[in-house]
Amino acid sequence: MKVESTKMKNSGLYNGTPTLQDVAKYAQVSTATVSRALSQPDVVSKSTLRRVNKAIEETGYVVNEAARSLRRKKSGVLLVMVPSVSSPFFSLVMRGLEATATKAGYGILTANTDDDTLKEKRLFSYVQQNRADAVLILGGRPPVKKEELLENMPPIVAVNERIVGLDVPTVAVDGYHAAKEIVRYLLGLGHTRLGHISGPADRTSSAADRLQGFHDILKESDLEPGWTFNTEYNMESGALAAREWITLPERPTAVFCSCDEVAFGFNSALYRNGFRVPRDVSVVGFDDVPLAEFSIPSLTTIRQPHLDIGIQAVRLLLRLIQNPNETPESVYLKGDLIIRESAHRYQN
Amino acid sequence: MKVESTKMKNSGLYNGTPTLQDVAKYAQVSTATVSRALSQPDVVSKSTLRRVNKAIEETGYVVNEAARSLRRKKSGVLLVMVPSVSSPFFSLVMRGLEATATKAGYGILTANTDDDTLKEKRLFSYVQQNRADAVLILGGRPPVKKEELLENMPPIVAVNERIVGLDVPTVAVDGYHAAKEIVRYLLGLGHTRLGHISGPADRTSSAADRLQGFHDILKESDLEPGWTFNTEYNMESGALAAREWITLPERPTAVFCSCDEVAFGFNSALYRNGFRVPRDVSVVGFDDVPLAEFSIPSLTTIRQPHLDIGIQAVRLLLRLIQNPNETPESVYLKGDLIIRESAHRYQN
DNA sequence: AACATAGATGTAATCGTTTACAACAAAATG
DNA sequence: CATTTTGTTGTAAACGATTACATCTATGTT
Repeated sequence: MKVESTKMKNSGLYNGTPTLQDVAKYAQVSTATVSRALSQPDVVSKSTLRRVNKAIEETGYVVNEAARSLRRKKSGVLLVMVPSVSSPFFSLVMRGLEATATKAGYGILTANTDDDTLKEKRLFSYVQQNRADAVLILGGRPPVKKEELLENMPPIVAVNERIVGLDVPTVAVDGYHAAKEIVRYLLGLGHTRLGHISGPADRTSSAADRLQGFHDILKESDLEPGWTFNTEYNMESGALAAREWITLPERPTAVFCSCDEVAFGFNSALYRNGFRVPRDVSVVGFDDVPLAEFSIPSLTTIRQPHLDIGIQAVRLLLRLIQNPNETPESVYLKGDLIIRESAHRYQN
Repeated sequence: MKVESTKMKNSGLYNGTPTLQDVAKYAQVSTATVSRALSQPDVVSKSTLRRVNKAIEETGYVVNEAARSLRRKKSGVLLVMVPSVSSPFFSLVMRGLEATATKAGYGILTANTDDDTLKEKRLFSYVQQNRADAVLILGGRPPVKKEELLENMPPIVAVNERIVGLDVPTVAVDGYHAAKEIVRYLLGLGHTRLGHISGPADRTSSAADRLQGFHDILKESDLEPGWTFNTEYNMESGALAAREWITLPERPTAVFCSCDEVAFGFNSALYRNGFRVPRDVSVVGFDDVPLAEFSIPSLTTIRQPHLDIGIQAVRLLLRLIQNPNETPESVYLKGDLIIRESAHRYQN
């Protein structure tokens, strides 16, 4: 075998990388048979299959995906559009996406949109260009205007966020009920004046859901929101909110932050101003990024099953690719309350 | 124009998505001319170019990258191999990579290796499959054995880490001097008993460099290392180290952590055991991830120019693609000391 | 005026697969 | 035993771009 392999390399039977033709010649069959041996081995006879496989091994053949894509009109690639890959939570979800996609033989083409319409458009054209078969959208923004999509919409699955004005299946955590749960926990600790630093509720469904959950659970307890601060999902915003919290005449004794990063920013700015969490105020987050466990204080939060989100999203998308007419149901997963140090019983 | 566009869509001149042929027919030129109008507009006459461009607009043509890839034997895609996309620092670098690549018309195929040789191998075959033209390796591990590479090595650039046993250009921060700088800073604060929680120095050049820098700067001051703890780049490891630090008979008064995450883990575990940073021990990190500014206490660290790393790496790789025989120099960037709260002057 | 040169375009082969269809043998059916 | 069915393989035409080469015109040169 080693001898033959060497012979192949020097015999000049083929020049560059071996093609399917070379394999066919070597195995003394037609290219059609080799192709079938690769894609539908069950229709090829045992003995031929053996010969072909041996030929593949000997020649060191690997399929040329460009040629295959052209012929099949399928690229075997999923486009992931994400506002920013460096977002701690998004990058966590992407692991699940990537793992599941790879297992299914798909590649992941990653692209930051930076919430920039122009980029979104350009990236979305990857599908028309036959670079990608389908799209996962993580940020919640439609890639192009609805009208432009209707013509020839590729399979799309929204991840983490529903896409406003676009009817595609979504895979996300049920933020409404999770928000209720964590605020109920704060109420259980005796807090009655609660604040909420919300995410961009006007743009993202996740922020809107959490905000709604916050309001509804308070209403159920006949309480008024003590304070709400509308902002972005990042640490700077949390710090900004802290500066406002400090100035409040009647400070909420517990604050529900729209995501862990906001909580980190909030806590950090408070710390810098002499306040201590949870001594002076209880704080909870949302997401359970790895750092929540290791922050000071460690953060009570809602754990999003990030891996599962990724897995389910890709599954859904693959099903959509196989059957474009089907309209699969959205999947809403449950977030779990993780109790740590940042929220304490309210002592008057 | 709107009328014509509608006419096209209903006239049945072509069936599915328009191809180059359709454009050619519409513009009354040959496919060769359309192709040239697209790729080398300067060799096409002004008037023809206008006609072709109009035809492209009217038909709504977009190039089929699969066909182009097959013919050109170039995919226009860069493969990024990263141990884990959810690593805070790696994901930061990836933004730079992605931005630069996209600007140059390249797509980014992302793949987690999980430091798993099998996956690395499978992913690396993307190049043979014509799915990617070149590779960026972020983790420092060679994708396959050296011997297997020699045959037909694609352009490769190592990012953040040199690849042991593989001679490819590297883009990274000069960790040796940065480590020296930050430890020198600690010395300047009056510390004389210093510890270092090092990364996987046996596997990664970054950890080895920082470790070496630590040792050398101490030697220059005629000091002995007070403590070293060899571990991984993550928070759990930092926490583990903290548990050992606590038990030390003569605790170092300052600890240089191999990366910010380790510092977070270290600080967090100390906090849980009643120790305060920097009151009881000064701690510094490396990387300057966004959270370093917002952690409690905020972290004194070395800022890695993550965006720049990404940009330079892609530039290098593109040059390597254009001229495979060239062997470009590695690029080492400077890390900057960022002074924050976590390290204090040593008071005896 | 004859000829070389540069510029613009077309012709047709090619990249490496996949797959509809045909062809044939062997097995199953009547 | 004739006929249908099943299983296995080959032939050749796509898929949609790029590009070497040929062709033709217009311009410049001597």
